[in-house]
Amino acid sequence: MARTNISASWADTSLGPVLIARSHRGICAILFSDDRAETEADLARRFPRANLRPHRAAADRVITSVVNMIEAPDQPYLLPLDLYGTPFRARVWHAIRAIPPGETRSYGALARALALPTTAARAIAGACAANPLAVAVPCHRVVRADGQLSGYRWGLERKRALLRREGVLRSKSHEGR
DNA sequence: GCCAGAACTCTGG
DNA sequence: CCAGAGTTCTGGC
Repeated sequence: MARTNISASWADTSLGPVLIARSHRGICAILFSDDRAETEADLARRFPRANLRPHRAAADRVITSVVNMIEAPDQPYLLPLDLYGTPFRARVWHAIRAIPPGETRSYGALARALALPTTAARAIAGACAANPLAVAVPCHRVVRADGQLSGYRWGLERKRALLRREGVLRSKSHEGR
């Protein structure tokens, strides 16, 4: 099978640096980063069979568009996404993309929406954790049934910031307790 | 290779 | 409070 070419570039956002990768079909990864080398290793792990190459284009309109989406997540995002995963994950990601900005769902509610037993909640959490497209697949809108934020692959602080930006959290609210 | 346990959970007993 | 349910991955033997 042919090796897919994937080009990656870095961009800066108010939530820190993001690594944006794309194939010929669309954006295939949007990864927040606290450590660039580690994030690049993460990208390589996610696409072990691809040719990864750097892509430098500061004024690229795709990059600009992704950054805009992160800064204003209530705007519709229309660029093509190359979202690929196991059938189960693809179903979960699709359901998550249907959550409108400013709303949240619990893991159990997603299970019901997918006609799965509520015991699948944990499997859904696993699918969220594997999401390659930060913000474009808004897994930050998935919270625990009691309303608390549980985990976020890219740090709870970012999850909180994204939700606050969408007006879901009161600016004053504390995380726990 | 196979099996056990963990991972962004939830509900019933 | 504890256990068990659905999926994927990782690490040990």
